[in-house]
Amino acid sequence: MATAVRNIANGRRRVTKEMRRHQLIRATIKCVAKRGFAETTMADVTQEAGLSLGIVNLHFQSKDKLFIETLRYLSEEYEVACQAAMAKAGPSPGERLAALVALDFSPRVADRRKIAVWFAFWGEAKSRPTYMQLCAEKDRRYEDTVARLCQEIIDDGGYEHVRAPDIANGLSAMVNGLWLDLLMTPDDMDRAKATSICRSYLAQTFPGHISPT
Amino acid sequence: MATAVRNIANGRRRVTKEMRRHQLIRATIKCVAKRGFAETTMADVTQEAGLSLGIVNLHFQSKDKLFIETLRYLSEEYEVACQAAMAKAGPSPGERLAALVALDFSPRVADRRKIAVWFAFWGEAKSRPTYMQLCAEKDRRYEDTVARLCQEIIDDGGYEHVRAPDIANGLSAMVNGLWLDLLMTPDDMDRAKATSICRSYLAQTFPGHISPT
Amino acid sequence: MATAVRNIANGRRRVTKEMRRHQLIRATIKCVAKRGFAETTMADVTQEAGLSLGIVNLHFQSKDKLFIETLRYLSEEYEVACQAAMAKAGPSPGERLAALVALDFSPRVADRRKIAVWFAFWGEAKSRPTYMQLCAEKDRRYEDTVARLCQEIIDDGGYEHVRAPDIANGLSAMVNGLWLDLLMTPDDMDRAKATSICRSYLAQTFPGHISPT
Amino acid sequence: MATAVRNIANGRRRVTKEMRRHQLIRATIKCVAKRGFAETTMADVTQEAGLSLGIVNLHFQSKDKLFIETLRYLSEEYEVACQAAMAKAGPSPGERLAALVALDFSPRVADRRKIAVWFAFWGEAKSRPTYMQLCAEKDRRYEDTVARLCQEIIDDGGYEHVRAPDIANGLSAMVNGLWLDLLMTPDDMDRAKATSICRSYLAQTFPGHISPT
DNA sequence: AATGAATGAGCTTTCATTCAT
DNA sequence: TATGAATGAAAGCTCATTCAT
Repeated sequence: MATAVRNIANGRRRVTKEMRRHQLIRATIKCVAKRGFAETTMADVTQEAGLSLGIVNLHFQSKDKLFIETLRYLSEEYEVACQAAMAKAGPSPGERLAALVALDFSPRVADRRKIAVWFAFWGEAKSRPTYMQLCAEKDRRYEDTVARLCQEIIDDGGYEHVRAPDIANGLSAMVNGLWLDLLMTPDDMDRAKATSICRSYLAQTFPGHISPT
Repeated sequence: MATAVRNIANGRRRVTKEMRRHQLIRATIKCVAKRGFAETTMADVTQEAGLSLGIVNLHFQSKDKLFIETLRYLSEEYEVACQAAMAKAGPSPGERLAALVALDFSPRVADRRKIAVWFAFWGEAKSRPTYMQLCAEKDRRYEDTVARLCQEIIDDGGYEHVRAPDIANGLSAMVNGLWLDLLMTPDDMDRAKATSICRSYLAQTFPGHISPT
Repeated sequence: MATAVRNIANGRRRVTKEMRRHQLIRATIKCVAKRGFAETTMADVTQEAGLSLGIVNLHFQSKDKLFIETLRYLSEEYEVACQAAMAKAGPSPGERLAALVALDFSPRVADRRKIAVWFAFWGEAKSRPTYMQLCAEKDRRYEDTVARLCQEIIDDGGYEHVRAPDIANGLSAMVNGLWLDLLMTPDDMDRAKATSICRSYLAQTFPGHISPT
Repeated sequence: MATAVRNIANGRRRVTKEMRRHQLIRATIKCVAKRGFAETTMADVTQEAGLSLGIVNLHFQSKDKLFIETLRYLSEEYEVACQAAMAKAGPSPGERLAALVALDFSPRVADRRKIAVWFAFWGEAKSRPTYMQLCAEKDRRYEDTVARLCQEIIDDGGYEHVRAPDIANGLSAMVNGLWLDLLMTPDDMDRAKATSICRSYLAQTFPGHISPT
């Protein structure tokens, strides 16, 4: 086992600093999803993680920093998943766009708990520059990727009147808005329907390159 | 007179209960927009309203109820604005859809402060059933209206493959998502661009009924 | 009707100042009995009286003074009842002692609500000199009366070893202690039993003058 | 060392949980005796204990629970003292009754501060079921003990007309009532006089078994 | 005389943070 | 590295009191 090996190698430390940080970040995500931002306390987080109260300040210095690191973690996790989805998809921009949409509504990404956390951060972002910056970066990265793929399609010819950045903005907005529907009206919206709505948007924009299903 | 000035300032028996409630709700919106949900205190709200600390509990019983009434107020205000926009617009469904989109990105509705408050509520909704219910109702009302208009267009003929509820969901999602862009990346998104993106979505869905501009 | 007559006589005032004060004092007794001292608010009292919030300060200046007047009222009511009971009883000291005991456990005096109020005042008396003084006066008056009656019996002869003040103290203490039992363990103590215990105490002290029943 | 002194002063990790609880309960008794129930704040208690404001909720969850535990503490302390007094006294029921009376007016038990606290609890008991239950239990325990001893005497013969439970009720009531006199009229009542009054009550009830002094 | 909306000091309680162990 | 008792600022809420009506 990795743990056993580490124990032998190290003789003392059970887990690395990095593992503790992840453990606490995962607990934070769970708590924020369950209780919301305002109601999540350090005691909640550490109890969820099965650790002692003082450990957060040891690893993150403050609650604020823990939350920032949690947001950064979510953002990077999403970025990594995007890259992986693109890599796994076929090489054509149409396939790649479809892969991104599929990812956005895959069970791991469009999980109601995780969506709740994203909205929790968005809800606080206006008054917290660091949240805002991280959220903006994530959005821009996504939109850049989508815009690049759209541009590839447009460069293929046949869509002179379509501007790639607008479609990227439109798709990104639609995804986020559908996440809201998944969060607020789970009886009326599901991941398949959401996927279909986005696919249709792309299909009618680039009829020759993306099919509605 | 000093006394008269004081009377106006402290407002003893000068306004109706309903006016005080509105005054406090408006102050709440301002504070949540400025400071976020978690950081908005009763002292902030009452100070913003120029009133005393105890007045919230006099009129709303608790902070929680003040927030719920604030959400209800926002929701009703939006509903009223929708009705007004529809009434003012021409009778055709295309014109009405365009009017709704125009409203959604009008300065009064797509005001960054107000958007921030909506996201603040969405961020807390997962863990507060009352918020969730009110938000869901608002969304459903909007989607029902849009779906009805879309259905009218579809019934006109020529769009057999389009399902009205999906377009309604898509448009609603896009609007909310674009609000997020207005909130998070105001340098990259503005009300005109957002309007245009939504109009394009509708225009390519119903090319014969709605123009992109 | 008395009210109508007063209206005619007075032309305007429905009730006299004194009637309002009694009304508020009675409401205070009810509230303290129901909720306890610490939990009784001005709003409770005025609501119980069916009057407006501001009226207490109009008639009593402060909550503190309302409570003091309530205690004074209870004390005087008890004193009047004692005088009446003595007057109604036969002229012999034995009969009069018996009448006092009967009064102490009569339904109007040994009412659990009223007893609760007495204990509420005793509970606060240590830290409120005015309460303490009023309570002490009431006790002393009672003990003086009892001691005088006991002395009459002793002077009759046959009880040389008995000291009247001690019996008065003992009886007074017993009555108050039995009130506590009526308050705390109503299942184990009732007014008849309490009367009997006191009567037995007097009967064994003055066997020739008071019978146990 | 300054550090060492500070440690002692703020007591970080210096004592067990149980010791802290006792410390806070003792401070509560002092404060209630000094200020009364209604005027005793958490700030008073923690300041009296020389600790920080937040500590009560750490150890007792709420003010209410602190008060309940304080009552329980007083009740148990009294119970233990009773057992000890009985054990120390001679084996005869007369001696034991005398020992109980002596205990009830011993300096530690009939301390005016402690009596004030008992009356504070009795004063609030009507409206707080938990107080009432604890007070009732304490009373019943005492009366059961006294009744058992009285019954032993009666079983010895010569007191056919005396009912043990009534004497127990009478004695218990007299003790509580005399505590009230010690509280309210300390100039007229002292521990010796109170003891003598109770002893006389028992002596005239069981003349062959208990002497008046 | 009577009302009750408004005030704001003061309360209990929460909780991020600290630090002796 | 990890713990959790202790701290105390700050929060929401209560309520006696005031005063324009």
